[in-house]
Amino acid sequence: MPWEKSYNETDVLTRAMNAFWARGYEATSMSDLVEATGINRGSIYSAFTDKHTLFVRALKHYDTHHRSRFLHKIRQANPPKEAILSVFEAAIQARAGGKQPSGCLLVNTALELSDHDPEICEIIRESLIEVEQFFQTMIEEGQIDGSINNARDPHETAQALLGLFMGLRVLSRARPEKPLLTTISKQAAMLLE
Amino acid sequence: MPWEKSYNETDVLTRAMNAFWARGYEATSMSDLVEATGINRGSIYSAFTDKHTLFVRALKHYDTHHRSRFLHKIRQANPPKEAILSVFEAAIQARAGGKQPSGCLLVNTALELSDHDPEICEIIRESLIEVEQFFQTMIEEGQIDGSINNARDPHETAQALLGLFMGLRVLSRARPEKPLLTTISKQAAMLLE
DNA sequence: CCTGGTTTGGAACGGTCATTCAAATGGAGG
DNA sequence: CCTCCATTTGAATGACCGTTCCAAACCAGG
Repeated sequence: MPWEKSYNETDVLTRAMNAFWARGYEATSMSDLVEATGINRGSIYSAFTDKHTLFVRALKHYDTHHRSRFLHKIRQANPPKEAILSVFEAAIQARAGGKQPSGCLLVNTALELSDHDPEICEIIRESLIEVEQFFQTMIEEGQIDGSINNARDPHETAQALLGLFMGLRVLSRARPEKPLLTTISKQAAMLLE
Repeated sequence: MPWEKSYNETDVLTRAMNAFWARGYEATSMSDLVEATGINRGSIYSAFTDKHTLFVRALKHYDTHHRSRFLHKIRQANPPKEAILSVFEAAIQARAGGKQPSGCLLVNTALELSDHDPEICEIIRESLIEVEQFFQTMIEEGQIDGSINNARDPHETAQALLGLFMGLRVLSRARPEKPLLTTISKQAAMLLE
């Protein structure tokens, strides 16, 4: 009967995601994707329909395997206040790593495509709402355990952290100077005291 | 002798800038630019060399005619603390205006191109440094006239405002909900109290 | 009213884009 | 060993990309 596929779909998606992450949607050609994934043109089309569909899959893959899983791990490994600070710290460190492209695929895509593509806009919207909720939950828990100032409004402070975090993501591409990024992280901490 | 050009170069630059602003560098084709500027293909090339050069000119045009002039006007029309708040307020209101594309060309470009284009990265870098310095100067003046808390460190607070402002620019494309944007603006005000 | 040098408009270029397709491939069931 | 059929392969396709080029249009100076 049939015949097993020669490639692992998750691997292919991860590689495609990295290509889009590094160069953006428009600047990544199908030839780039063929090279990045290591599988053939036709195989990409038969598995993912077209470039746009592949991008949506890659974006969702990023959302679940990077953003969502990352927040989950941070939350399990840290008390609430440290969890928030770790998120900022990780965004700063990510730069030096070199293994993955810099910045955040969701933020890059928000600016490149969300104005003209409702489907992508919605994916990003929901993802950012989850980030906001992560911050809010951490703040509420931190207020219970006493590590975060009870005078702060959890909802508004969470939105401020979201704003600062998006800013950090922009500046880590445009002005990747450690002192600047560190100061922003410090100001995030100040919002909790 | 020669012969006067039929178009105004500044007008053409403004129209090209708006096209790039709305769609991004890669997604804007020369045909789009011919349509947007109203002048002919050949005229664009003889005046601006090529697409990349035109983009650099358009980006610098944005930097001087929008960002720089805007900050200057705000500064002349407001006392220091209100000047800072007006910058945030304007970024929120820009959304509703409809006359110009949403967001900020510099921020969009920072994420789309600055990783792979040193020349553009440098333009953005310097521009953002001027924004930071604007914030810092306003803070220092506000501390002298007593409207801003003297306990704040001007340099660090200016960087925090820059971060929040970049975040506002991202979120105004991805989550253009008034309450969210307003909250971020309010948190900027809190950093001054 | 020519003449000379610019601007203009648009056709044309080679290259690359996303996408398609038909033929080659190779493991499983008979 | 042969048949079956999904997968693989990469050449082919037409559209569009950025760029070039040149004849026609044009106005100032002689």
